[in-house]
Amino acid sequence: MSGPTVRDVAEVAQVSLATVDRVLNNRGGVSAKVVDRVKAAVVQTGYVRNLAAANLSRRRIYRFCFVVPTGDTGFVALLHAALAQEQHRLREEQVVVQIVPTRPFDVEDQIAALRNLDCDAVAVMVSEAPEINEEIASLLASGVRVVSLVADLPSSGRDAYVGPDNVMAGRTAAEFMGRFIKDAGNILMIAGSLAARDHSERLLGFQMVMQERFDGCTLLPAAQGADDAARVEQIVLDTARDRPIAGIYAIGAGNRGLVRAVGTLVPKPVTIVHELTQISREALRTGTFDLVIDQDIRAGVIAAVGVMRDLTDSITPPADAGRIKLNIYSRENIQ
Amino acid sequence: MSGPTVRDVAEVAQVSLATVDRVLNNRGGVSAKVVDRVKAAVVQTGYVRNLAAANLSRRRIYRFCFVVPTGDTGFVALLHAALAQEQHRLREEQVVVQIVPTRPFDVEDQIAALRNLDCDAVAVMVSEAPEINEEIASLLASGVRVVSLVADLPSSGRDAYVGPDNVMAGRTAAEFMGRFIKDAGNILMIAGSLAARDHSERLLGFQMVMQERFDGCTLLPAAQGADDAARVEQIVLDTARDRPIAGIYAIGAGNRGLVRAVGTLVPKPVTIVHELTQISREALRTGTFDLVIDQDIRAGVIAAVGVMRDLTDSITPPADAGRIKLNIYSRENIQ
DNA sequence: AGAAATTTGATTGACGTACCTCAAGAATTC
DNA sequence: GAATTCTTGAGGTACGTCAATCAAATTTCT
Repeated sequence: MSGPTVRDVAEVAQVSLATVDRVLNNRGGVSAKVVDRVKAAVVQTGYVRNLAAANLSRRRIYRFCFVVPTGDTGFVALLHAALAQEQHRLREEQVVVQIVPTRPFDVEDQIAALRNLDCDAVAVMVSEAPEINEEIASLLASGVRVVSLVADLPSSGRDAYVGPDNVMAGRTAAEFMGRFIKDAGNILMIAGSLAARDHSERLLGFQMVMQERFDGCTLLPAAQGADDAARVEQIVLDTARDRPIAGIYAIGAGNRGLVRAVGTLVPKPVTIVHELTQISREALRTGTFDLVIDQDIRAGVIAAVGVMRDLTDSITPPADAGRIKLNIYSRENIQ
Repeated sequence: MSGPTVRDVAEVAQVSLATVDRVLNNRGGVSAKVVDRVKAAVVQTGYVRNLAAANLSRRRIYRFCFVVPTGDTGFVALLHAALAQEQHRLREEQVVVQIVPTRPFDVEDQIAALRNLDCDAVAVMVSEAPEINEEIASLLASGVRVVSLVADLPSSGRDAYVGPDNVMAGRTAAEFMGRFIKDAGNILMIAGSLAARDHSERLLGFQMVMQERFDGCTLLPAAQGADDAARVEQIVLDTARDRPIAGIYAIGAGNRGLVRAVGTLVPKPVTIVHELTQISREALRTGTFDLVIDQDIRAGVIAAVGVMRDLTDSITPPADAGRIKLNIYSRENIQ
């Protein structure tokens, strides 16, 4: 049924339960010879500590924070929804999660948020900046485990990254863009901000594949829409005034404006966007958008919590634990 | 310092621990009035069961079976892998799973498998036939809960279905088929067997969308490849001898033969298949296949086990518990 | 009213681990 | 060889829930 217990280890090692306990939780006061014997017995029996029982016994509660931007991007709303959906299950597993919202692109605010944390681990979706890196370093130094969420912060020393492979996301968008476009044509790429690492990585991947495999298409210089609907709309309309647009790749948010602009264009460009929201779902249904590349936020939350728990328990998370799958939605498979 | 316990609930509800236990684990034998009082107390105290403690103390062991067809290449191998991956977690939750392989499309064998079961609930992936329905009815009568897996058996009286929306799968395949094909042309559809409900549903969805939205394409009569590589290969070659093929939709297994056959065709038809396996993954990479529609088997296993446990505990599973998402893979987003 | 059935209470022993105390044995020091 | 450490054993309680008893109280039926 359930595997070997400390009792089995004690029996094999020919020592008492108390000694096994002293070794396993290295409380000291055990001779080297006996330590070795116990460790050998652990290997021999295949004993793995029952974390649930251990946590039950020591009355442990995991306290995790999510530091994420607020805003009209819809992300925090979806994140909140995902957390709400998982909340009961998480509490059953003794995990208490708190969301700390920050003003988007406001480094000062993000730093303030990071400074006031009181938890075992934190998942952060913040800008890439030296001050942020410093703040994360001091969090790490104080024993708080840090996970970067959706947008990675490789130079911050964070313990792990949880999110999609954004280069792959861009490459995937390019593949479908290339195949959906019957003839060659101009491709408009709209990012939110190239300072956002997830956006720049998607752009990179998109450009790579377009150039490698679909060189009939012309890539216009990447525009920056600041995740703002009005600006995105303006960018599309301005661009379309000068030349025909065969395809649009919207890397960030502001899809409401995109819907408005694309609706006026004839012929309708192939339009590929990110994140399945109310707006993009509806646009898929009406045919305004052709493809939505979505990161499953619920899966992301679950993965982030899992990784944070592993880190808190000083367990190395599985290599692929932080990778979130990309879901591709078209008109026919909206869920 | 962990939250309220059953003790707190009992105190607030003014009942004994035993009664709280009876209500929480709906063992019956409690008057409606007291049930309400206990439930109100749960809400008032904010009590959430401690899963670790629950699993630790639970002597009940859930015994579940998976009755699924064998097959050297695809589904069962992946199912085994998924179960192996989940095994540890499942064991912690007192779930023991056994796989019962059957010969594909062999109703007699499937019936024999169903007859020899000894478990609390079973997930079946079997043909749709009156004899099967009878066998399932007698399982249900003997108290074994039955879940249909991947291929539904609506007329069998099964307790629940766990699997993808296969009509949607077919519709999705059609959408990408229509968009990938530059010019009109002949479309070859190869099912394993039209007696398998998942196959016939996919075919239905595919035909619907092709006729609705891509009427430039000509649908050839659906072929049946019995999920056998050699036969699938032969079907493709025979068909290609008489007329050019613009697209192939492979609904079932036998992709090894499909790879061989498609490799010989010039120009290469747009090829869309199901299930991300070693073979289809490699074919995607080399460009032999254009799209793979995959059902996440691991998610399916988790969902099936969850539903079976709910059913075993006489709990009505959530409405969407059995729906498995469809993942779309192209050359650029193979994981 | 009395018998039968139903509902509730009180209690107990797991489950696997953590953590504590007390005492006895072994090894070291002077 | 006595005093001092160090090492180990034995045993217990606690964590929160499940599951099972048996007895007592209450309701329902006849």
